[in-house]
Amino acid sequence: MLDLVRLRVLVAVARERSVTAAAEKLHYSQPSVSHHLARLEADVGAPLTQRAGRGIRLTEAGRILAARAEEILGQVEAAQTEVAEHAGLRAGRLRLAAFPSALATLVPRAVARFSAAHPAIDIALNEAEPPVALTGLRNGEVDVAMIFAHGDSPAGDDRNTTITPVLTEPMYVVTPANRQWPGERTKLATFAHARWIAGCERCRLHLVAACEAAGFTPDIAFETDDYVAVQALVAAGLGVSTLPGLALVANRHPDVRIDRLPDDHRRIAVATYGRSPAPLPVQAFITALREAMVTPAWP
Amino acid sequence: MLDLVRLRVLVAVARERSVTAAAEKLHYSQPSVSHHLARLEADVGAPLTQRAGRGIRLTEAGRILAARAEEILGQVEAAQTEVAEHAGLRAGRLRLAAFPSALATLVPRAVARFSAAHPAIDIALNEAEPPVALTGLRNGEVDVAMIFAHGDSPAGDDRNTTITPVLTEPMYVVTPANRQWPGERTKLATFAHARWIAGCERCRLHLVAACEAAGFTPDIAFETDDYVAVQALVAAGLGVSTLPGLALVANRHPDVRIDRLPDDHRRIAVATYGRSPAPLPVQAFITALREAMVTPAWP
DNA sequence: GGCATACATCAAGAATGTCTATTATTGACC
DNA sequence: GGTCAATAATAGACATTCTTGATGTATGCC
Repeated sequence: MLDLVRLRVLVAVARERSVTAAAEKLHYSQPSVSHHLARLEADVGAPLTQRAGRGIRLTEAGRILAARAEEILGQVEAAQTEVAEHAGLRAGRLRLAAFPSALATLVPRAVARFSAAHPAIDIALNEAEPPVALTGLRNGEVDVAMIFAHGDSPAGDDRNTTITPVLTEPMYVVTPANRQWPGERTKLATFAHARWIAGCERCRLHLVAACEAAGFTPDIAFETDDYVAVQALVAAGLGVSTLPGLALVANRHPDVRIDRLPDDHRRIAVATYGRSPAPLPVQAFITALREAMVTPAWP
Repeated sequence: MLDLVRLRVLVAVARERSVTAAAEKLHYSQPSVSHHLARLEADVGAPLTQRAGRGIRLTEAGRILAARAEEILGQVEAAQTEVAEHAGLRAGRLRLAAFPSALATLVPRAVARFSAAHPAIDIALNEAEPPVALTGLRNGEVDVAMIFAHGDSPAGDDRNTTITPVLTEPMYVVTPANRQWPGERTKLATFAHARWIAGCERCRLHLVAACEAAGFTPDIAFETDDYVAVQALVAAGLGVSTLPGLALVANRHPDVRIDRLPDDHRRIAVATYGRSPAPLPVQAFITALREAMVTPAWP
């Protein structure tokens, strides 16, 4: 295997037409350059230099190799620059998977902020519920996953991922605007006899658990992971539901009433692959996300 | 400066998606591969790999660099092949400078022989008298110089050149076919009172010296380094001359008579740059030359 | 929870690289 | 023709780096 140092030495000798001058240029000693040339000749199996009086000059083979070496060294340089630019946030891409309500609220703000700061980095966005997002993260299809967990359950499964909490948002009970309920609207038990509209599977599981804790089993009439549809169903008087703050920030149906549930919350986090440190673009994006989250302006 | 070995390791790891598998493929130990990866990351200043469960995978920067590395390694391979082919007589060029009578006789035969054996090597031919040919050799404009020397004088000046004798050819006195001379035709003294036609400068110097040795100073009426012209002048009765065997092999005017001068001869040699060993194409060409010289068929 | 797998880390010996000092050649100048 | 200056090659010492076996750590599977 050839050695880039030796190729660089050869190029320098070819340019300077002198071992001593090449050595000075490369900040080597003259014998080092001689030695490298000798090794290079042994490596390629052909004489590359000839003594010329008290100087030196290249053989035809030497000239050929020097020309190629120049190209190769240029390519190495370019590759190094490319990687450095990538690592230095001046190039690259970032693939984000986020759950719907975040994708509609936090993510656009974060992406706008991030793109302004690092315009050379391409961003790909994917809508995915947390389990799917985490799988994508593990498969290398995604660089950053925005995930959530209800209540105090763990956000991620922690296998090869680093979970960074970024926000805890309130939960609301969503009811038809004109409907009256006996009892406190901040307690789930008030809605024990209503029909329920559930969200995604994990949301439904959490809803059921929360209702059980409040002393009843919810009568789930509809399921949909579309928070816009949930509100439309509620507005149509087909049932009641719970929604997290972000879903309501993203979309607020005029004919529903919301009341905060002080005993419940949803925790939002970003997951990245592997133990820290994450790649620079990922770190920068997380920073942008946190900055975008400082003003969610809960309804 | 990046290291080709490390780039090769990176490529292997990228392909195998495993340090251990890459190590086996490269006939390294697993720790060596780990070490190389670590050094490479330090060199480029960016993380290139991530642990993935009990395996490993590349970061975006790693994938970028691996892709570039593959190209670079291919180019290195190509450069090596190119040089090897050149050294191995399957490519390259050979620039020959030869004096006129050789260029008209020996060189075509040698070139034909050489080209048949090594068709991929380009040959450039230049007509040059020995001093010019040697200068070209020293300046790197010529790879092989065919030179000659009269009598026993040295063929080359031996500065940075290797002189390989290849042939000693007879000298002839050239006279008008119908002219009678008192005395032996194999002695220069017989032509002491004739007018003389001299060749190139060195030939003229040698002619004068030879004549002086024979007891007279030649009356030089014409000078030309064209041996065809020399014979034409002699045939026209304008004088007499001496010519070496090769000139007469190349061209024989019907109206001149030639007689061998047993006391004189011309030595032909090839000069190559530097001390041995010469590049392979040069060595092969010299071999072809010697083979072409075995049958000059002196007149 | 134990086992097998895979990568990282450590330490020691081997290989390689670099330097200083020296030698060998060559060209130039007197 | 002899001496001097310049240039590259060689030799030996020292430092660095590479390679490897042994060990440690984390992960996935049963």
